[in-house]
Amino acid sequence: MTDSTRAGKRERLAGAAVRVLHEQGVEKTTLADIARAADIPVGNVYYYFKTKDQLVEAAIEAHGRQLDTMIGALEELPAPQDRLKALLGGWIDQRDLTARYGCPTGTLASELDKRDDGLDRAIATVMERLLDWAEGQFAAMGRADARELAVALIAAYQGISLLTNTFRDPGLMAMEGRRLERWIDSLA
Amino acid sequence: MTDSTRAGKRERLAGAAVRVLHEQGVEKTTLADIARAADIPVGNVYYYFKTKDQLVEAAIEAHGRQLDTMIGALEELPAPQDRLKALLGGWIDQRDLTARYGCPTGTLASELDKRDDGLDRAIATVMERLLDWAEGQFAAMGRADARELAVALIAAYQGISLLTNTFRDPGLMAMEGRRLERWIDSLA
Amino acid sequence: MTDSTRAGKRERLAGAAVRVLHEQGVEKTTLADIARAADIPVGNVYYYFKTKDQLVEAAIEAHGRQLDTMIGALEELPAPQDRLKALLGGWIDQRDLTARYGCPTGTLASELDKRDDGLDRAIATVMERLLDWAEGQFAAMGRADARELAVALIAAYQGISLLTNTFRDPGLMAMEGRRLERWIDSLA
Amino acid sequence: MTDSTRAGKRERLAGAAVRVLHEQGVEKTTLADIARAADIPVGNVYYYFKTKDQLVEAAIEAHGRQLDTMIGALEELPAPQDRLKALLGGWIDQRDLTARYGCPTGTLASELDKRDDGLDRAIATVMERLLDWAEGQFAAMGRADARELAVALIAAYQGISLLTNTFRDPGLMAMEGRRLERWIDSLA
DNA sequence: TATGAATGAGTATTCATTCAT
DNA sequence: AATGAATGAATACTCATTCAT
Repeated sequence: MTDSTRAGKRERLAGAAVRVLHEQGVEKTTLADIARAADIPVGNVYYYFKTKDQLVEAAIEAHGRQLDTMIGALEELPAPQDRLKALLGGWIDQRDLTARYGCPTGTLASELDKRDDGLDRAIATVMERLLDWAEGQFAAMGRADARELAVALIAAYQGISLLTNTFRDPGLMAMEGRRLERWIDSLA
Repeated sequence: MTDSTRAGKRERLAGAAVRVLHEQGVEKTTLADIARAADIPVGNVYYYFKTKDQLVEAAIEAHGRQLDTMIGALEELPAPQDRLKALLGGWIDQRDLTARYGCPTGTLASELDKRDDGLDRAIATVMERLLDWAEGQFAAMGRADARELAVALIAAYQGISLLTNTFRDPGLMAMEGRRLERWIDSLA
Repeated sequence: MTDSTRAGKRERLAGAAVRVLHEQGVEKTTLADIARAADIPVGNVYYYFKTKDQLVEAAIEAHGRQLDTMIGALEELPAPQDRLKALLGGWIDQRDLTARYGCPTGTLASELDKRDDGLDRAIATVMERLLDWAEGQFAAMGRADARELAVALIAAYQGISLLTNTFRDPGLMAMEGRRLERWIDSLA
Repeated sequence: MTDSTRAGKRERLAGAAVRVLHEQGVEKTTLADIARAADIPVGNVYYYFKTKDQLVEAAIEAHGRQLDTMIGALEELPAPQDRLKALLGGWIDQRDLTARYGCPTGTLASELDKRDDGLDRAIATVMERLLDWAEGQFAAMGRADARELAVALIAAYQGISLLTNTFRDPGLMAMEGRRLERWIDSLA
């Protein structure tokens, strides 16, 4: 059954938006771009989202849910340091995509912070959830400085994503990823 | 006294562009915005830059020169680890600006990578110079893994700039900055 | 109890249209506005009216019938000058609504005359009926210039409605209404 | 010399807007309509007016100035009742235009009152000036009820304009105009 | 060179009307 | 008939770029 139900189309639009916004950025992406990617007539988009901003917001939420799912899957692993390293592994696996378009969360955050609407807050909560989860892992490892470590880890990931993207070199992500793995091992 | 010579106007435009592009981002900034900031009539801009892209490129170069100057000033310090920590200190001092607008190099790199013109390469060379300089310092410290450490340092800075900006919290930069200082000390 | 028969829904739509068109004007009113006011799904409207124009036409007719009813009620009064003064009284009673939205007949006439469809003729017939009735009263008062007087009376009402609406001042209608009462008395 | 100066074009636009808005109404008139009437490319309109509303406002002001000029010319006449009758004469002379499009002031007032922006206030001040002037004339005739008479006169004009337009019958304006002349004479 | 003005391609958004179920 | 959804033709507005003087 194709996604032709109402809910299905909303999701299809949000999903297409996640993809296209990651690839092109918010400002360079037109509603028509997203509509085309979702194979939906432009006029129809407005049946689901009153404004472009609302669609972007939905995309942010959809992206946040993807991230939550990914994080949730890591909970299967028993040891917190293994969970963190699995996260790193995921990032490394995505290095080609990152080299092309950067980290979706980071590029969105960077771009949306230039705006005065509430979208910058929406992406901030996604980033926050990632940070909180990492903090939880470091805390489970018995670290009193869990928050600081979480900030360091996520910052390192965001930074290396930016460099990987800037130099279009997936190797950077691989190299820094391995370094971070060793760093995590050293903390246990 | 404002400079009204040809070269002077070009520089004034590029300088104004550096500032405005940092604050508003490339896509949200109009030529009129930059012209106004430089106090130059819009129509006149085209005698100095054939296209908006060329002006952005000049802004990137001007920003690169500012960075080179800053780095050059660090060479006064005798010990490489002191130079690196002075760099960190400068970043920490800028934390309020970073909380508002992010790192100028990073936000430009992030935004320009979404484009297919050559501007992404221009900003990459600026980032490269920063990376090379940091690598030089670590090498002077006798580290064989100087490149890897340089990547880690610059990534950490870019990442914490992004988080500082996303959460509009200068404290994040201060906290991570201190952590990086300790890290550098540990490498000596 | 709302009527869900075919004729009932048609009337409900036309009635809602009368109200909403009076408040918002024809051009600013969307089909969705009217459908919402009538509590009928938009898509369903087209089973009762092929086009928006037809719905507006039905609204004009419904408004005409309301006016006929109002006029019919005045026939109870034995003396024609009393009937005319009762009409005036009704207008004065409505002055708050008029201050907000103007005379429904007049505002419709004004707006529809800008259009080339037949709707301007539809509202003209409503106005005509009012004029004819007034003429009849003046004739019953024995006036040979009954048509002229009728035109003067209705014009005065339309004009004072416009001023009352323009200045949002119900007092204007009250003042002019009393003046017109004295005028009618002077004609007997 | 053609009106190719900056001020000239602004005026040309406002003037064209007065005409087109009178003929088509505000809502039915597109910016392109006005631009075409002024023989100016659409994009260029925005060099002179930031929004359609601002252009409409300029049109209202331009119309107000036309009215002021017309009224000013009446001041040549020594007797106030002659001034009022000259005003009536002017209205009667315009009866064909009125039959087609109504009174420009009245139709604008009627339409703009349906909106919540400030334009309804702008047209109200124009109407107010007309009212004040008429009041002044009746006062000069020694009438204590000058305001009431002014309201009655302007209302009569607005109302007969509406009827003239609704029935597309210039004869109505002529008939009522003559009646109003006699009425003015009766007040002296 | 300098400058205000002109141009036109593009973008978000609205809405009457139609379609599919 | 009923209804949510689909469609596409407008329309206001923006902005890089070019023109005229």
